[in-house]
Amino acid sequence: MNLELSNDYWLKVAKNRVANGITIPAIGKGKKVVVEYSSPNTNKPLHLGHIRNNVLGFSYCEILAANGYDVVKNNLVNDRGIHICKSMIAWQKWGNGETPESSGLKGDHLVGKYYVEFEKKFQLEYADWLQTSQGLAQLEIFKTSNEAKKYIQEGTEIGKAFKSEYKNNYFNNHSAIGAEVKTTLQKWEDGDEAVIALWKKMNGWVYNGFDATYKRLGVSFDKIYYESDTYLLGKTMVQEGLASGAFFTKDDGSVWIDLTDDGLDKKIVQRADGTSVYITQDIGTADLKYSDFKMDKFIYVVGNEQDYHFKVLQLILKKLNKPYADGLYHLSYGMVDLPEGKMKSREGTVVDADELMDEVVITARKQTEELGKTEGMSTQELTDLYETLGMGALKYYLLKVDAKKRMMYDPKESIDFQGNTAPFIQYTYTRINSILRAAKETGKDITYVTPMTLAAEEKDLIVLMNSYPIAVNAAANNYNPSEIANAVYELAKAFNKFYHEHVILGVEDEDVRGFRLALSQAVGDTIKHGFSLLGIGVPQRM
RNA sequence: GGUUCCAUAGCUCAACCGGAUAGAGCAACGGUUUUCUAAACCGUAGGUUCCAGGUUCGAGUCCUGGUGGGAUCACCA
Repeated sequence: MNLELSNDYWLKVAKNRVANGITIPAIGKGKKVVVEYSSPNTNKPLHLGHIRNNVLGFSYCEILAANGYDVVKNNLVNDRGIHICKSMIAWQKWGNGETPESSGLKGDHLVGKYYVEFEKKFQLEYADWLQTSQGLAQLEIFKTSNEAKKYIQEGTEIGKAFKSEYKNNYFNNHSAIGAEVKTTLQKWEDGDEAVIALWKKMNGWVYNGFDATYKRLGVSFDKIYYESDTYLLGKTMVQEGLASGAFFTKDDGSVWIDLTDDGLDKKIVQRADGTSVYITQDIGTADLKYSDFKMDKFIYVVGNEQDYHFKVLQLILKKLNKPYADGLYHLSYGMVDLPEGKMKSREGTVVDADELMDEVVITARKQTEELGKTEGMSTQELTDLYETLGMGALKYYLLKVDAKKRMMYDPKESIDFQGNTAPFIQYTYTRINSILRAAKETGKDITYVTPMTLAAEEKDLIVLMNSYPIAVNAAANNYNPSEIANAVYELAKAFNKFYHEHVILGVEDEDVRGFRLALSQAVGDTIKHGFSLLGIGVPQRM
């Protein structure tokens, strides 16, 4: 089959498109979806990896909504646990009462500073201990273990191997500040007033900081769960599982599920002391979500290092015969690497979210000033423009790549506004906008007229716009905003070619002019629509 | 080591779930502005789609094996 569609056909398509606007087939009509994304820890500020998560999660929610789904944007804040207690202890010991106000530091950064401080002090304490007779004795014991033999075979230096291998053990059994942290966590769980007050104060600082970052990223949530409220959930479901035989009890009283028939392992769901583990909370929270929303699907936007975890979670829910188990989907995205390699907090190569946003916006300002096309714009308009361009560049850079894939963040490339970038597409939009503005000012008609002929560049625009709604459907079905980024980019590129080859506003023939103006307007609408699904704005001028 | 994901131009990524001559951007080189914004447009160069087999009329795409890399394999979250 090899048929070429006639110009008449495409002109009909164009006419419908102009008359009806953008119509996305509502493939999600009547279906409710809860999308969990962001899910930060409150002990550290956000970094580049979190930006990918947030931008991806928000964009995907917009895409679902555009497809007719009823969407609940959901954040689960990890606000309790051992890591927050570390920040608290460090702040108490070495903080001298420092606050965001007194230091001028953004709250999340201030708390992060003390988390780092704790780790530093802990490392020192640990290094000292390793030299004590006790530490050396443990090293000797380690040397005879099977673990150690593996390291020796690999050629890893045995002292080093021991240091990383024994770290948790040291923290739990020997460390002085480790003990303080654990005591603090215990007190928190017992509801100790002083500890709770400090926890609330420091989390409050973090939330203020996160709010600012979220606002700048343009993301938002309909429902926020806090782990401090949900961490005890799941215990009743452990009982359910025991009753139904899905779970079993070991001699020490701990509760497990055997997933070996499904190619996985045995997994603990409750400790011998009756406390729950991470996955237990997730089981409980899934159930809470279902009772809150009765959703058809629930999606977790979480990095691919948790692939195994979500496989286990879904399987457990199935074994518990939960009706919603099949609706679970892990939107597993790849890590963001830097040109120097992986981001590692220990080596200080983590790209801070706030700093990064500042940088790209500053770059947008510099570029814009260099080009000098913004005469007559107010200070406020300029500030908004730089923000739209810089944040657009950053978000687009992260969204144009297939969500599933690991990607490379090259700072140099991300602030280069040529080619396949948001500013390129935004520029295309402003070109269209300025033509339409001029048309209005000179009283030229923008109404669609079917022309006698159709140029190749015009047809390309129609073809691309015609496939846009399909791309929006595909982005939802494939959990992949990049399909929209690509569609919009292709369209912008085609428009620039059209713009270069054909005069639009200056055409004598009123019909041709009307057609081209209407076509241009439709392209502009499509760009704007697509970008809004990516959470990116478009400027009027640039 | 077990499980799992990945490998496409010098670099970063596409390729509409198996279709025709594998496409963009960046980087390199050359060109385009008295005409609606040159953050643009056009051209040149750049490929044994990691390797070896297999399935198929047809494979970057599916299967097997290998090589290289990531993730994971906690009574952490």
